[in-house]
Amino acid sequence: MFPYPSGRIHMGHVRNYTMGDVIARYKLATGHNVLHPMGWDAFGLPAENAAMAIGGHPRAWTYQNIDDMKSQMKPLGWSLDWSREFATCDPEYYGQQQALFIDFLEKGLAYRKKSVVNWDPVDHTVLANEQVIDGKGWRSGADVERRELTQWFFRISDFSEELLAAIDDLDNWPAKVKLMQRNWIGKSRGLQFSFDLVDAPQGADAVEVYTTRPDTLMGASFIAISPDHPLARTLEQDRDDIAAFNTDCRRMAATEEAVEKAEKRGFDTGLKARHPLDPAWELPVYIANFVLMDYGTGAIFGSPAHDQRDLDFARKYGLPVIDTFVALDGGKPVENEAFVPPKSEKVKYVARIAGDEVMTGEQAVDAAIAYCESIGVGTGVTKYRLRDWGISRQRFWGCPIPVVHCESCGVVPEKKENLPIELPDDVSFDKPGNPLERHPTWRDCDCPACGKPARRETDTMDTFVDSSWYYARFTSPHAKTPTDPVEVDYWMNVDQYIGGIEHAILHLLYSRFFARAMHICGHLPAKSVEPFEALFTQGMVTHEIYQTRDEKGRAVYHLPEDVEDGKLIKTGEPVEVIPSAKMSKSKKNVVDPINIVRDYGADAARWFVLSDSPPERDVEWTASGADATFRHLGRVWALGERVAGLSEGKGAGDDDLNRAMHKATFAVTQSIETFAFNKAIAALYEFINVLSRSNAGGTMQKQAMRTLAQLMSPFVPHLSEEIWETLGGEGLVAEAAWPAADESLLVEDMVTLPIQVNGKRRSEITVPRDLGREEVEKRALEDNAVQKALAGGTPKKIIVVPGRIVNVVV
RNA sequence: GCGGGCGUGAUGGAAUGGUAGACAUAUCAGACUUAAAAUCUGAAGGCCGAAUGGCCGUGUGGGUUCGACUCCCACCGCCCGCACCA
Repeated sequence: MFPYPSGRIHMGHVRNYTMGDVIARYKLATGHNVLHPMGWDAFGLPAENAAMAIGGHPRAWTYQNIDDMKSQMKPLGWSLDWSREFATCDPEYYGQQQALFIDFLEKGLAYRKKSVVNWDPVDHTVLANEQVIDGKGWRSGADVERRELTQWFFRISDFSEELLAAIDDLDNWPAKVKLMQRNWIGKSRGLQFSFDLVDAPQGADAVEVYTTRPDTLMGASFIAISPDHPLARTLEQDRDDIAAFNTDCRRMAATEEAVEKAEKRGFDTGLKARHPLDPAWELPVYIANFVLMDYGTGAIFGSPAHDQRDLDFARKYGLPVIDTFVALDGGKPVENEAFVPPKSEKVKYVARIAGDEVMTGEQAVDAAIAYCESIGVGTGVTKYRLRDWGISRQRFWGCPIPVVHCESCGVVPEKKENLPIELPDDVSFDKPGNPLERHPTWRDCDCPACGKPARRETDTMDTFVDSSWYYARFTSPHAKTPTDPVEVDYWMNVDQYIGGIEHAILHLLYSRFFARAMHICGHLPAKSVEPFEALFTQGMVTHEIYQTRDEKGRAVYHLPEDVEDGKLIKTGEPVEVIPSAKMSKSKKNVVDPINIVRDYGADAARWFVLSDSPPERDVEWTASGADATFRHLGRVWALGERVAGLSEGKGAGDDDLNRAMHKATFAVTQSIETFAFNKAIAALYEFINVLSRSNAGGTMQKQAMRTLAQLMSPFVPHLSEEIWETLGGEGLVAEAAWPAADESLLVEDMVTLPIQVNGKRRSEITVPRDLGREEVEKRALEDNAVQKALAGGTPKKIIVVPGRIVNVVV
């Protein structure tokens, strides 16, 4: 995944791109044509924040950062093809993105609808979720409100089933990412039906609900609607108390997390709803802050006995709790813990609407849907949790949405020949909000349809759009269309994609959607609707956080390099140590790779970030490791010099060294193939140890040393070239064909088998690898320690796992 | 709150259900050195023991198995995501 140009590369980048470089170099050595590009995910909030804080244009800040980061990257020796470099804020790139948007619009993949944003009532600006802290605007400190705006959306939800089904074929993606995406798409089967309202206000005679548990319908005890539900909006017009409650609910950040964590509150509207299966049964209708308008129908029925949230709500407002099913052993009536067994588990229904008395939740749901449909109460529907992708941002530093608002023609897409619609240079960031909106002339344009004066759309695109197709653009970064058909067909798909687990859902799902949309518009071949053949999610680089407090008690963070022995080096003030967290600029728990490269060299930095920790796991950065790596590489260099000086000839240890060489070749190859770089490095250490102590002849040692240089070269290319040259290798080691392991040399003739008695290791025997089972059993039983452990008893059973272990069961 | 993941010596970690701790770091001892660093050799999970050796040990508690770090259940802790951070 390409980086955001923050201005400094960090250890996460070093880890990510060194992994990619190992793969790129290895693939090159095994005869592949490798495309290993680099670019910049260059739009986004930080550039605007910088413009606000230090003045200047976000563009200047961004390109300066790109220059800086590039110069920090180059010494690391990544085999990147810089000729394909681009930034998403290059008009050449975002102009093509605008062309894509227009294509999407034409194919009905983009549309406008009303949607909610975080609104800062003091700064009069839209806030990103990140800018909302504890429900308040980060600059103004004002309580954030929710506000409805008409915004642009991509129809990703039309692809829910396809995106879900295709996950099954992503064989080289981590299982956890696939599971997360499945859950995110959230396919469910349920019943959608209406509750008729008693004495309802005009135009609202029923409330439509969707439930995945229609089998609990006889346990319903209340209806809850979202504060944004049309009924709630109707009611608030005449009822001040309801208006106050709704307003209060809307004064909450719009994130699902905030909603779910907030105290569950409800307001009894006084309205009653008729139970669809029993007209005499009336249920209260509440407005509840935890019901989201975006999900289902924006209304639910509460079934407290079988949902913890509903139960808490029922207890709080004194509503009945009705068991609809109990555990097979009879169970107890629900008290303060809802009975929510897995849907696959059989339970006993005490208040059922259809099906048998004992059945699984799944069977009961199916039976309930079938029954309700048969009597005309609602229909069974499949729903997806996945919502359409809102891409409008009320911000400057993003790709302008290429449409025009015309009084006569409405919303009109810009003509492609007018692209790119470029961001203006003369903007100011002295006021909050989007400078495009208050720009004197930028908005003014002619309608592409009728030619009359019109206004440009001032919203820009979500930066996730930028990163949803850059991989395809790398195949022809300067094409006059989004992609070049020949190039994109030759290079796509991405054979190995590497990035952080934090992108498991949004970025990767959006990219999967985008590839499909691009295919529909003719910009990607059919084979590329899944653009990433293999995915690897690396762990983060973490570090302890050091903080002190200022006079107001606010946290002040300190760089690791300014702290020694738990004290600030400058003042001696003790620091509070907060456990390791992802390195981030704001917490200052960062180690600058540049310093590591300066002090120890690029090879040491590369080797160190890949050694020890498995790449998918977080790695905690410690200062001590880098120094040791540096010394180790020095020893390898010295070993190369020594071996180079040996005279040719045979020696006693030739066979052993040859065997070790082939074992190392096999292990390193396997480990690179499976992304186990830490194990590859361990295998290299082992081979280095064997070689440095070998009594093989000069010829064999030199061959071993050259092979070592080859095996190390993806990790430490600079040192490896040096050794390769010293040992008389031909050409560049980077261009030499990858060594092959002779598998016949990998197995030993004799094996040591541990002998267990009742699963406890008591002894071991060394036997020929292919010794027969009976003979192995015999020798195991003859063993002194085994005899002692048996203490005269007779074995009931002897388990022999050939080449592995013997277990004697008494 | 919901979804996903992780948890092994002092430390990072290794281990197709088959000898737990490979490999490395830090540590300790020895060699070299006037000395230090570097380098080389070696030790090292805990407890008991002079020793052969024994017992315990992979977050906690259960379960499956001849055999569990590995599979299952529950719990604890930490991390990631939650749709406008990238």
